[in-house]
Amino acid sequence: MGEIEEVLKKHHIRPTAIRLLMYKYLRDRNVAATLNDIESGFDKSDRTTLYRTIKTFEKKGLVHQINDGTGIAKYALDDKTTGTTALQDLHLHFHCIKCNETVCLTDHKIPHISLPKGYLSKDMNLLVKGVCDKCNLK
Amino acid sequence: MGEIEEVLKKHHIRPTAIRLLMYKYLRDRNVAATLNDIESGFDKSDRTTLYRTIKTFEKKGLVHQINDGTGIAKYALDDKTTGTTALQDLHLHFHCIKCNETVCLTDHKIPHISLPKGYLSKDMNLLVKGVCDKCNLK
DNA sequence: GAAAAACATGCAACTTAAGTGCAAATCTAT
DNA sequence: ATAGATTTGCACTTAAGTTGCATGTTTTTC
Repeated sequence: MGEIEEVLKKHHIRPTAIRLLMYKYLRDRNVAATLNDIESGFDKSDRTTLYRTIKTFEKKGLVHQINDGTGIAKYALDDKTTGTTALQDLHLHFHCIKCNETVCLTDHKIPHISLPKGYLSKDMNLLVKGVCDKCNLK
Repeated sequence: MGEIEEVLKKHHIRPTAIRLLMYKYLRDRNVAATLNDIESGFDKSDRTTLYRTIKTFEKKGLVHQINDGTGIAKYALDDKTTGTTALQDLHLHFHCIKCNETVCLTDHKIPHISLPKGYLSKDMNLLVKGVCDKCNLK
């Protein structure tokens, strides 16, 4: 359990009990989680605390928010290697319209996009909607 | 004004007064509009009516919804040519983090993306965040 | 052209995610 | 151990989105 503690400290987050648990929760999950998902996994803790915890994680660069078109924010850990944060980790997100789950396809980077003159790109989000492998088999 | 009426009829939408006005409003605007934006432009009409009108437009393929990460849905006309709807009009959206405006860059198509085995793509959204040309000059 | 059916509009209310204020609890450093 | 800072939990607020229903308007049918 000291491993997670190290990760949090590296991101300048004080390793409280809830934070350790939430990190573990997110790490053991392979799909992005809504605040409701997280809430369901932590009956004991308050919604606000979980909300502020995930926002702290986000601010410190531990997780990133994903907008998959459902209108509900989802969150996923920034990198599985738990190493230093990549400055431009512009992977794509896949949202399954059947099971409603969203995953980071970290191996699939966003190709270079040319913009009109005068436009400056700071960040990118590529969202692909469709049917995931699991739902495709059914 | 009969021109807009034709467009609506072509999309099987009955051309009521509000619908004509909203179409005109969206056409004369070069950035995507939130429901609040639309509301501000139509003091007379009710929020619900405007909401249902934009949803009707969306359902009939006249407008598309844009999620630019602000958490508030924006809408823009599907095609400027007012012709038949392109089945795969996968252009990209640019959201300016300074002026908060979002535009469709219809000339900039999304490049082909390869997905993992078993994944089926139905739709795509590419959102670029940065500074638009107007804000860049300031 | 009147009556019936279908659709559009406006008002009020509800739902839900997100966010804030504040006091109590916990942790950190001296 | 105590003072200061941070975290947590509860209650409340905000705002977007949505629905139910009654009224108004248009379209269709005879």
